[in-house]
Amino acid sequence: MRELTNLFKALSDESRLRILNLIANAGELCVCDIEHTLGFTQTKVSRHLTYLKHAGLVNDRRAGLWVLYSLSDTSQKQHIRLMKELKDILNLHPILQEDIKRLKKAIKKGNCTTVSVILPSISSPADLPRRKLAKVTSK
Amino acid sequence: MRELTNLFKALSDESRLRILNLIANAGELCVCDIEHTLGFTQTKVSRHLTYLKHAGLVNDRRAGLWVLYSLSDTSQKQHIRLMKELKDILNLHPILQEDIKRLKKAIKKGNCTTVSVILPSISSPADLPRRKLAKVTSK
DNA sequence: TTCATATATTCGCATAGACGAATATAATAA
DNA sequence: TTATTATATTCGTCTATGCGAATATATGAA
Repeated sequence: MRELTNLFKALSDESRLRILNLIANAGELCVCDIEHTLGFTQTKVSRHLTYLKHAGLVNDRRAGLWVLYSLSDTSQKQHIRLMKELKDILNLHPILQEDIKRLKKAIKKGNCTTVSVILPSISSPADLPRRKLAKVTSK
Repeated sequence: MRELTNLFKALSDESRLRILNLIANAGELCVCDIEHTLGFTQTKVSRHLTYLKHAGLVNDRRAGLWVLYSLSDTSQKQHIRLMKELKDILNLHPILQEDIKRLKKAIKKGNCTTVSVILPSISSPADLPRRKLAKVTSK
């Protein structure tokens, strides 16, 4: 019962829904990309990610300096259909659609750390506006 | 967006889930039947029902002394599939199953005001342990 | 080592919400 | 009318949670 109410609690905050939406669409994202895409403070993003992690909705893994977040399998396993419906609902929201557009633009411009530096195969790591770093091996 | 987060907020409390579950199964219930079935105080039930009403999840209608609550159509209309999945999930929870068992027992014993008095077709209005009242016409 | 960057945590504050007890309101019986 | 029953609201208290600023931690570059 706690597990279920915690799931809903995790989903009952706009900031968390927007973060979840980005992660669901990107597959995997670092904190700073979320931060810049949504215009949130670092503290805020980190705090909500911790919350989502405790609720079992996301996983994290470290890759060099970054911590990458993705949707957790367990969350999908336990309430698969509910989460699927949720995803559909999220896709309908204008705010969340705008968030995705902004994320895609940033990726195109090479402004996304996750895809340009960490997963460079996805996009060309053109001119990085942030720190230039050597390639990071997973784990 | 607010609407969606409010929906999840409404679902993020165990007491409210248990109340919703009863209503979903009974079709229509008065406050006092919920109160006795769950062993909650009157204040608590009333407060949560008000919350659920504001979140658009339930409707109320007065019938004599009683106020009868039912699932709202609008809630089902807007996020139909989500609510359907939710209903399935609720049906799996032991606590919620127990709640329904208790409700059914109370109905059988004629201890439920709502169904015994207002919806006499469902159970026989044998010996009412509470107040004896004349029939109440809807509305 | 020292510095820079990414992320997490702590602190203090403010608001939301859950609760029971008491009280108020509404409807009906007598 | 007065009494009774069902429901709603108010009150004070306690806990949860959201926030930014500041600080701590972790990792890698130089």
